Parts: sequence; C-alpha cells; structure tokens
Amino acid sequence: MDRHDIPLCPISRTAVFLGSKWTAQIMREMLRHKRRRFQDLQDALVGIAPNTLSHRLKLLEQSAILEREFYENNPPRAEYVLTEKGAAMGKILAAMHEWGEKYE
Amino acid sequence: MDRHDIPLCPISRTAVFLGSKWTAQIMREMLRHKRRRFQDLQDALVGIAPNTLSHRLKLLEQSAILEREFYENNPPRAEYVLTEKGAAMGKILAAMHEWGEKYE
DNA sequence: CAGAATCCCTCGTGATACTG
DNA sequence: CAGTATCACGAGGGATTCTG
Repeated sequence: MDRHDIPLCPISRTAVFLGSKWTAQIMREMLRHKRRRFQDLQDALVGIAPNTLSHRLKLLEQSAILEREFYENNPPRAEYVLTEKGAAMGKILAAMHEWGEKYE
Repeated sequence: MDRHDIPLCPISRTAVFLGSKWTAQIMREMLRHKRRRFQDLQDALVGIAPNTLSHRLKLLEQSAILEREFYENNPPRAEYVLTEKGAAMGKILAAMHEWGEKYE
C-alpha cells in the first residue's frame, strides 16, 4: 500500500475541497444570493469553462452543500440552492476574506 | 490569451493555497507548536514525502507565513517559525474545524 | 439555457536515491 | 539531519463542439 491510500484528516479534506480552483468563488456567489442559475454563475465566474462549472456543481451537490432544482421548460431552467450545510461555510469564507484583507 | 492568465480573486487564492493537499496539516502543526523542525513535521504528517514537504515549506516561507532558521551544525538543524501573518490563519483553520465537526 | 462529450495539457504529488 | 535530484503518474482544469 502506498501513500495514496492514507485518508486525509477532516480539516484537510475541507481545505482541499474548498481549494479546488473555482469552488470558493462559487460559494461566495451562492452565499450572496442563496439561489442561482447555471448561467448566473457562469457570468459571475469570469473565465470558467461550462464543463468545469458543471463538474464542481455536481460535487457541491454530492456534498449536500447545494441542491439542484431542474425545470424542464423550453428553454430549460436550473437553479442551485444553498443548504444549511452550505450556508454554514460562510464563516470559513469570511475568515479567509478577513485574512486576505489584512495580509495580502 | 486564455483563461489561465486571469488572476484569481484574493479569497480564491487563499483557498487554493490552503487547499494544497498538505498545507492545512502543516499549518495545524505550526499553529500548535509555533516552532518546528523539518523532522518534526515529517513525523507529524504521516505519509508526506520529503520533497513535497520541502516544497510546501518553501512556498509558506515565500508567503511570509513561516520563517526559516537554519543552523549549520553537524548535524544541521532547521527550524520553521510561525509569523504573525501565519498565526492569523488560525481563524481560518478554526472555522474549518468547526464546520467539519458539525457537518462531516 | 443547461449542460454532455472529447481531447489535451499542466501541475502537484509520489517513489526513490543521493548529499553535505 | 535536512534537504536535493530525477522520473513518473493521475487528476483537475481548459478549449472546443454538440444537443434536447
């Protein structure tokens, strides 16, 4: 067995998850608005590729940080809603913001 | 110009930096002890390769989160010391810990 | 509009061996 | 002890195209 099999501690898993390039910005946007459409997020996150956004949203949904609501109209509509677990991440983002303000 | 050139916002840079696999654990160790030797860290971070630890420490030093003190004895001794900027990251780690406790 | 499919490429990490 | 030197690999991200 090699080192890939050793699981990270909870705090590191949180850090690694949030540290995936776009995740913090997605969360900032969701914390501000509570509910956002795919297109809104893509507009807000200047430079993100749609497949990347889609992938991160899926992971956020799997972690129960967001919930996806899909309406099969024409055109279709998808909305992502912040859960309580997701909203609780606000403190982490706030701490990062405060630190960044002071030291960067 | 492609999307690689677009700089991340400060909060995302912080997240990405901390999200590098071992960085949160290094910081947890440094926040606990304020001052640690290379070997101490390698022992505490079970599974880390020395080149990886060395690399992360260099980046932490470049960001002025740690300072390196090197003594050319035989055997040599290196100590890494938490700066004020580094100590201020404690709030971020604490927020992650609190969130992890409650939701994971 | 909200993605899925594909291909490509970089970067962080890891294994291992070596040095002053 | 405290690293450096290589080599290699896999995952995440990006560019682009396509669809219901």
